Amino acid sequence: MSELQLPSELGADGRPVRQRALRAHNLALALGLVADAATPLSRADIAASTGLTRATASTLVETLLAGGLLCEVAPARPPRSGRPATGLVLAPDGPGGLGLEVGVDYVATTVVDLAGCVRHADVVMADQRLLRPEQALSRAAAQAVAALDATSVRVCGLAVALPGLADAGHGRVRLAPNLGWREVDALAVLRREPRLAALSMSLDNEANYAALCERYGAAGAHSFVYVSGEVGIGAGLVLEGQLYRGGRGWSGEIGHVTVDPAGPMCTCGARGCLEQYAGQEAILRRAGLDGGAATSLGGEPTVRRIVERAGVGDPAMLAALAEAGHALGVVLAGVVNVLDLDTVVLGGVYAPLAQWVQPVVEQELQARVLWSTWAPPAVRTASVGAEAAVLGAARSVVRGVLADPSRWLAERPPVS
Amino acid sequence: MSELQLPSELGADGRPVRQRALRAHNLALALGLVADAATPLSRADIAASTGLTRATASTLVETLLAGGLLCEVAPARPPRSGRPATGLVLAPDGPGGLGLEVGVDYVATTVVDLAGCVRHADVVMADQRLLRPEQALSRAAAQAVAALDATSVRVCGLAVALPGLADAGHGRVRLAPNLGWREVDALAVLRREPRLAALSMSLDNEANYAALCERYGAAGAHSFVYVSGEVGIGAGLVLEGQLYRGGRGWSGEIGHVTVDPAGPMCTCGARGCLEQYAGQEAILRRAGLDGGAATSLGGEPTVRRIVERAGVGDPAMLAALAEAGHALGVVLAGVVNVLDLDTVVLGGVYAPLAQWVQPVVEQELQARVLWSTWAPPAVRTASVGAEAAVLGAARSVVRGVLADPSRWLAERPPVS
DNA sequence: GTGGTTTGTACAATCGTTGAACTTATGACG
DNA sequence: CGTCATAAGTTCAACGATTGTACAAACCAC
Repeated sequence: MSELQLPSELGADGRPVRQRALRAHNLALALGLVADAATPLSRADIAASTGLTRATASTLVETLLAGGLLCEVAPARPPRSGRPATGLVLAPDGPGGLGLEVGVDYVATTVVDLAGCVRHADVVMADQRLLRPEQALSRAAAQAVAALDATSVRVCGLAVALPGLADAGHGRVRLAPNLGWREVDALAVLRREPRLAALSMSLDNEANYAALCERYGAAGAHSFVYVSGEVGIGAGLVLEGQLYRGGRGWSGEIGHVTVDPAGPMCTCGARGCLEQYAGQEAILRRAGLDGGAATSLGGEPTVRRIVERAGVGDPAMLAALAEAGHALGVVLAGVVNVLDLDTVVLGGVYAPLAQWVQPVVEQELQARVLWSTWAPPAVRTASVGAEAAVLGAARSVVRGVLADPSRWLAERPPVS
Repeated sequence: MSELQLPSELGADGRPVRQRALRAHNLALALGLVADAATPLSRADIAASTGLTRATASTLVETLLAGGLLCEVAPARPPRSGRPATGLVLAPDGPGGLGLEVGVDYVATTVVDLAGCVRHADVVMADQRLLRPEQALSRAAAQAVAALDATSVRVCGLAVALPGLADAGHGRVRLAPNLGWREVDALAVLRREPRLAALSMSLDNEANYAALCERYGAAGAHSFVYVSGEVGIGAGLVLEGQLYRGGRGWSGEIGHVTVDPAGPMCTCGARGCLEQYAGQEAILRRAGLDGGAATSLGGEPTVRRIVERAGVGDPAMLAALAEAGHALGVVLAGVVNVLDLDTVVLGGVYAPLAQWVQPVVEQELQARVLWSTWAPPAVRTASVGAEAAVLGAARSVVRGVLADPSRWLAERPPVS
């Protein structure tokens, strides 16, 4: 079964379906099978898996080969008898993706090839809050160009991850409190860099890309919530295998879900938000330490401070972590009850803190999820660390090509 | 734009698309346009709206006419010049749907025709908790057969709404605490009635069908949560125009979302669940009255008692309602923050209580939804009353036919 | 070698949509 | 009252995509 989302043209209501769309769908289907397979597939494998005829599978593969998305390799299975198969894998020199993450105190880039393998990655530490949005973005653009030059991958698109509410459709940042941004047309600034202007661009919340990264990795989880604690707390929702962005792309704002309506005041103006219990700075504060500037990638001073204190058994820190886990558990139980999720993934800073946080979260889910007695939700630690968002962003670009190869083939001439 | 969900075969990952699916999609597209139009459409209108050629629109309409789903009527627009159009509407004698709702103290049936118009409806009051599940279901089956006999509508399917966790795929009720049911194979019992056995059957949570009912009515709302307070509190989620059931069909259990982790004990074993603040019996209890057996359709004694007390300005009752609204608002703000919803619909018992509850809910959303200052979520009262679930169930049957007419046409010979 | 087996390709047939006629039915106008 | 303009609906050859069948290719086993 393909884990890919197929061309939207087919499922889209209100639009007619022409034969072209039919081909687009089946191209994506064949390509997706190859992408998700662990070993090279043959044309016959594709035909068998999809139910298409070998003849059709052949013509589809022909198109994908000509378009430079697939290439032939040695077959996977040692041939028992009969004509040996020709192996098909994603083209290593096929279109790649560039991920760019603007964090609170770092800018990260990652380049992946069509198979999703990292071909370049770097992180530049610098507090973005000290810069005006346009300054920050033009420096980020320069870093992105450097990433393009650092690999031989022909990058076809750029995906930008940010800690804030992103208007994915228009490429604008509506509100990024931790960056101090408000109504920033991020993609427009990036497009000023000519090397980037040619790329297709998208923009989304950091937690959404991190959730996608988790999604691409684990084939099992179908519906889950990925909790991304960085400076704020966000979440990415994957429902039935697909990222759910919400009507305006603002889904997953669990940082401001209420834990206790009479709890402490939050920066957002409400009382008892999750961030006031389980945010990095809140944990420090509750453990009796001052917050300071929280950072999350590279040096990770804040998390390291927490881990150090917890590691030596500081009772105040252990209590703060238990409180954080309790609050997280209460909120996540609500999310699970509302969305019928089977899995919760702890990412961001909660991954290194999982040792202390996860058991409390599990206990709270056990107590509060309605079906926990006969179908308990699983709690997992994220499989990718702090670089999940950039990596997910980069991979989302190539997933876009894989999900609708015909669109990509139409733009690029078959000569390649 | 069609508001219908198109055949799943097309959007389904992992399956190839044949030309048959293409036709299925376009049939649904054409039929959906006619279904959603306020006035009769012509073949040319369909062609213009969809982008298909008039030739194709004609053949599609031909098939739908032959299948008895459409019929020709006088055209809508007074012809200015040129050959007048032939009007097309949904066939009044086309396949209809039967909705069956087993409530805590009533059983309701509704028959709708292809256009969704109610052609028969009745409610029998009787406390289902006093019956064994099989007794209750076989009486319900008899009532359903009576509904079939009461109209000339040729019913093609049955949808059953229940207050509990339903396993929609297998037609089983996993848990219905308010009915006292556990692991009941409801559809199997209903199928014992020969008149019903021929029908296609589906089963779902009462709140989900009520949400669908709201969805069918209001064309505007794209993503919303429908709060269905009956004896328990459930919710139906409509995301991007489609009901979201969750992986196992258990979504929307907001009754057991935490309002205050240190709040009163709930029957589910956890503390501070929404039901302990905003459930009918909780409201009575908090207003200093005893709970008693709550009922919700027909006589509506519990709600009526609440409305009476509130109407005369009983301070204890007003305080209890404010508390209920507060708790609802806290939970709904969380749902809105997590799912990026633009609308909250108050249904079930909250519709008659909206006068007291809605302002508090709005206030709480204003305070707690992250983007409330620039994109405040709307709070609406449900447009349909207590019968929303049965009606939604009945309509879901015909919506199924409209969404995939080719499947229905394949089953029924074109002679009709 | 020869037979068996599986892979990949070739070709006519089928199905659904397209585009461009063409026919049909009406109102406007003289 | 007849002619023209206009729009609706139908017919038909063509195109594009898939299917099924047949066939060539490539390899193993004996």
